[in-house]
Amino acid sequence: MLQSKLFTKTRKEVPADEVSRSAELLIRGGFINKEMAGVYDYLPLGLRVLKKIENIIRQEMDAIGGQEIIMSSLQRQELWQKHFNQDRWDDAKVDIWFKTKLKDGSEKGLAFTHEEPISNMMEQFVYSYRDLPFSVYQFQTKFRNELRAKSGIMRTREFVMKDLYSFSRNEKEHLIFYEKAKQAYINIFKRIGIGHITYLTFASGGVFSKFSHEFQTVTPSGEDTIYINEENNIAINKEVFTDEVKKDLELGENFKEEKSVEVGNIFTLGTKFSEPHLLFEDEKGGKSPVFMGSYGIGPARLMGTVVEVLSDDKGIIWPESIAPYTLHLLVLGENEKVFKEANKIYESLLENNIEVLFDDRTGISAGEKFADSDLLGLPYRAVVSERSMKEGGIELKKRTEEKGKIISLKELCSIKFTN
RNA sequence: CGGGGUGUCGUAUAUUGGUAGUACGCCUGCUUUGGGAGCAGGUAGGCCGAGUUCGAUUCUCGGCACCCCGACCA
Repeated sequence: MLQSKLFTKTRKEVPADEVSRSAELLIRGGFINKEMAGVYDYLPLGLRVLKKIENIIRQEMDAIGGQEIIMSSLQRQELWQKHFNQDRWDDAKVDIWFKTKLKDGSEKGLAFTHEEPISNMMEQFVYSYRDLPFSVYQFQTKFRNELRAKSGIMRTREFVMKDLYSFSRNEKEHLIFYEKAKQAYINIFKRIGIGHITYLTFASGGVFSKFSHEFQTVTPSGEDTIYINEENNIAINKEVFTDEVKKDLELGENFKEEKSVEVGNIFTLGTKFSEPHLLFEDEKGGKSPVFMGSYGIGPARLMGTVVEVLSDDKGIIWPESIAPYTLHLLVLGENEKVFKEANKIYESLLENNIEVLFDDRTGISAGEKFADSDLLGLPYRAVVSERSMKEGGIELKKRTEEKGKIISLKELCSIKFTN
């Protein structure tokens, strides 16, 4: 991508209405645009990051057998009322609904989750024990009328969520999948670059079950508090951090308190959303409700968390796995020969399938290009200038390094970047 | 939802009951090019409504928007 053609611009000033470090950097870098409180647009660079995160999640979900679908955002009122004995249509039970009306006056809900609709849909496909187990997932826009949106893209009113639902014959079979999903989540956070500070965390099961598992990433800006047990690499959410729970989990007494952000969660739903309608027939002809689980991750919140956790005072530091581009190629000065050389390098990088953002802008000082490069935070920076050419090539440095080294074009193209 | 705060060029801000200023951005020209360059010229602004007043961006009230703390967060 030629940076001169990129419609977004970087900004030197910090937006006055953003306190969150991640939102500040993402806005300054032109990754996102604030539409209103709790609602953001994803611009070319930000969308590329989001898609890379999605793809990592997709690969891991596919690997455990998840089948991808997309369900609608508009949802039928009836499903939420009495169909599964939950009546989550009630504003007293769910206070984050966005509701709207059709021209005929009937009320519809804007999806904040999909347990009811997907359970209903599966009545058309699940009849026999032979149909189970299986799991489906989607990347789908959720609407949640949060009383207070906050922290930039970390807590928004409209966001894409990866939600996976598992359907099993019984609890035993469910737990086999649940453990696979847990491992898949661990893989995701590792691949995205926050595995070392993300903890599997025991949390309240809410209305669904006694416990659930959250994945919590340690950061001072987080809104949750967790107690980490380093020996077992596990944590307990403050909301369930009692002597009884500590005893049950046999984790000893060694806990460290940290602030954290919830980047994923997995729930055992049991038969709450299958009874009384989503049933299957077993080997003996008896009918049983399907045993369910749900598993959520918000790609945008993950993106915000990565920025929050991995930036420095100059800007973002993207992990290679989710960086919008791998390499930032900068050409300095206005010298024609240098530009010609830089263009040649750019073409070679493209031919070698290296994802490169080429700062080919003219009339911009070297200092400004460096500052922009640090802000955008691509993992590698290659500089072409009269000086670098005099020294024999291209100066390559990692975003995290102070000084780079001079290498040749051939060497640059032969580097195996990790994505 | 309870409490608090803020609305001024695109962005960040200053000042004022009587002509609204600066920086960045953007446009033109010249110079410059390894850490957010220099000079000159130019561009663009008081959230909406009502009230008080000779006169309101400033004071009062209402609305709207945004932010913060708390509560909430399948």
